[in-house]
Formats: sequence, structure tokens, C-alpha cells
Amino acid sequence: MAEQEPTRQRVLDAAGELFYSRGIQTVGMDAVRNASGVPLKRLYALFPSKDALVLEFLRQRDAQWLRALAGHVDAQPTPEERITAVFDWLYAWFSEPGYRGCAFINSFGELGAVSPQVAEQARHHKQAFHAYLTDLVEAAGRPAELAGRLALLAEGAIVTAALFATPEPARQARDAAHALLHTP
Amino acid sequence: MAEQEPTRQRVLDAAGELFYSRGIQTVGMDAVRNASGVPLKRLYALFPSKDALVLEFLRQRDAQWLRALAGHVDAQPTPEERITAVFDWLYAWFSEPGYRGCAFINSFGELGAVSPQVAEQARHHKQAFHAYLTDLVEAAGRPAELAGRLALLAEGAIVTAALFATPEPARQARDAAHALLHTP
DNA sequence: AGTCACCGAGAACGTTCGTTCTCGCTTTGT
DNA sequence: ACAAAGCGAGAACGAACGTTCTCGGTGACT
Repeated sequence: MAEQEPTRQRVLDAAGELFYSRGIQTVGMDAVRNASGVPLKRLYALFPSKDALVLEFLRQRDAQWLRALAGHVDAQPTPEERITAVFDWLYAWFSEPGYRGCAFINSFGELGAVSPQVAEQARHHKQAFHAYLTDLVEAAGRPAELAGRLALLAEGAIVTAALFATPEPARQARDAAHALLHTP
Repeated sequence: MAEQEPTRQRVLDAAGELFYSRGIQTVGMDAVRNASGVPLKRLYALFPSKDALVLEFLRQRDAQWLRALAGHVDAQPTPEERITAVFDWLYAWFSEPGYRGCAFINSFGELGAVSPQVAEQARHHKQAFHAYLTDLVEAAGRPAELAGRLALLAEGAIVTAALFATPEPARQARDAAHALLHTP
């Protein structure tokens, strides 16, 4: 019984890795079974359906992603440094092997039109990111509209870095953010 | 024989509309048949496979999209106005009913990991967009790195507008572009 | 008018996928 | 030691999909 949570997490990790790297519809439950080593019967005892597994993956990814970002950003001493640290963290993220963009943007493109819950998760995630940027901008004493502009730069970098498989867009976004910061 | 091209276009239009609004994998060939009114036999005479139909859709979308953008932008008198016109055109695009983001970003998220040809089409499209922006920036006598920044703003706006079903990000991106333009 | 090639409508085929079921083994409780 | 319950491995099932085939009718050519 204390062992159930670990296998649930093992399933989520394996499924998440597959969903992220290959796309959701491309990954069958058999692939999740093979990757996690958890038999189908147990999979369906832990998650009532593939849809539920997908949604739980998105929920977890949302929390993990924001925690990782904040973990790096909040370590910076000054508010200005925290803002540019967002883009430095993006650079590191884009440089990870297997980086394939934002799981929420990808899921939305794949299933947003057909699954309101996936669309809602994506909106929730981006809203949380925007709220986080808003806090950073406010703490820096900058005008509120800066947050939206930084968000656009970040989203653009996320997408472009995925398409061209290079972390370079993070640098461009950081430079652009720097320009926006230093010239009201 | 002179009638073959119209039905080919009818298929592409119907399939494109479906692929864009629902996602590619969600749309079966039967749906394309129903929407276009072209029987399956003829569909497969025109396109050897669904993959070929998808790729042809992307090729056409690439050309149409850039032509529509340039059609609006190139009508502006001054280089600076042409640059901000890009974002005005985005605003109009985001406001169209059924707007669901960039077909290439969506296809890449859905199939980029599994279809090198889809990934290549997406890269080609974004490269063309970037090249177009580079021309605009150069014509305005601005530093070359501005093009990349504008592209990031545009991509971010495209994605954000789709997620939240609002054209507002185009305005934010335009304001940010304006700020970048007027403060080197 | 008759023959023949063509074509639309949809059935059929083979595969894949989500989900459930079967079966045999292991483990547990007494 | 033995019965009963649980579980892993994979077969099985029903639906959906991409692709091909069949059939009945229609139009063209002679």
C-alpha cells in the first residue's frame, strides 16, 4: 500500500516522457506499459482511462515546470536580475537533450480543439506563468504591461527553440527583454 | 481534365479547414470525403496517401499565409509602418472566427517528432517568415537582430491568442515592437 | 441501340488502439 | 499444507482508421 504511490509516479514519469517526446496520440497505452513496466491491469487501476492519465501528466508538469523556473529565478538577489534569470533558465531548458517545446502548447495544438480539459490545462499553465511574471515585474517596480510583453517573448522563444532545435532564441529573448527593461 | 484541378483544390480546402480546426490525427479520410464531397477513390487518385495530403496542405498554407501577410504589409507607405502593420495583420488574423493558432506550430507539436517532413515544413514556414521580417527590418535601416526579436513577439502572440481565444496579444506585441523600434 | 470504359457510393480489409478478460502462478492466512 | 485471493502477462474485443475493392449505374463512342 505504501508501494502504490511509487508505481503511480513511475507510470506518470514514463508516460510523461513518451507524451512529451512523441506527442500524445502517437503513444499507445502499450507503450506506457512497456516503458513503465506496469501491467495494463494496474495502469487502469491507477488511472481510469488514457484521458485521465494525460490530464494528470499535464497537472504534474505544470507544477514541476513552474517550480523549476522559480527555483532558479528566486535565487537571484535583485528584481532586475530575477527577470533576466527567467530567460537564462529558458536557455538551460532549451539546451536539455530531447527538448521539444512546451508540453502545453503541443497538447493544445494536438487536442485543444477536441478536449476542453486539455485546453483548460494549457490555459491554466500559461496563466500561472503570466502571473509569475507579473509578480516579478511588480517587484521590480516596472509598469504592469511589461509582464505581457515578457511573456510573449518567452512563448515565442519556447516555440522557436523547439522548431529549430537550438537554445539561441532564449538569448534573443533575453536581449529583447533587456531592451524593454532599460527603455520605458 | 480541366475539371480536375478544381476538385483537387476543393479537397485541399476542405481537408485544410478540418486539419486546422480539429488537428490532423483527429480528422479521418472519411471526414475529408464528407466535407469535400469527393469520393474516396478520387481522393486517393489525387493524393497517394493521407500523409501526402497533409504535406500538400502545409505547402499551400505556407504560401497563402505569407501572401496574405505581405499583401497587407506591403501596402503601407513607410518601412516603419510596414513593420507595425505586421502586428495589425496579426490582430485581424487572430480575430477571424475559428482562429486556432499557427497550423505549423500545431502540426509540429502533433507530428513533428514522428514525421520529419512535417517538421521540415514547419521550419521552412518559420524561416520564410523570419526572412520576410529581416527584409522589413533591413529596409527600415534597423539593426538585423531586431528581426529575430520581432519574430519572437509574433510567435508568442500567435500562440497566446490561440490559447486564450483573444486577439489582444497582437496589440501587446505591437506595443512591444514599437518600444523596441523606438529605443535602440 | 449496344458495348464498354469509367465513376460514385459505400462495403470490405487489415491494422492499430483503448479497454477488458483469462489464465496460471504467487502469496497470504489459518 | 491448503484454500482463497491477488496479480502479471498477454490474449481478446470492439471501435476507428487508412486504404482498397465491388457493384451498379451512367455516359461516350460506333
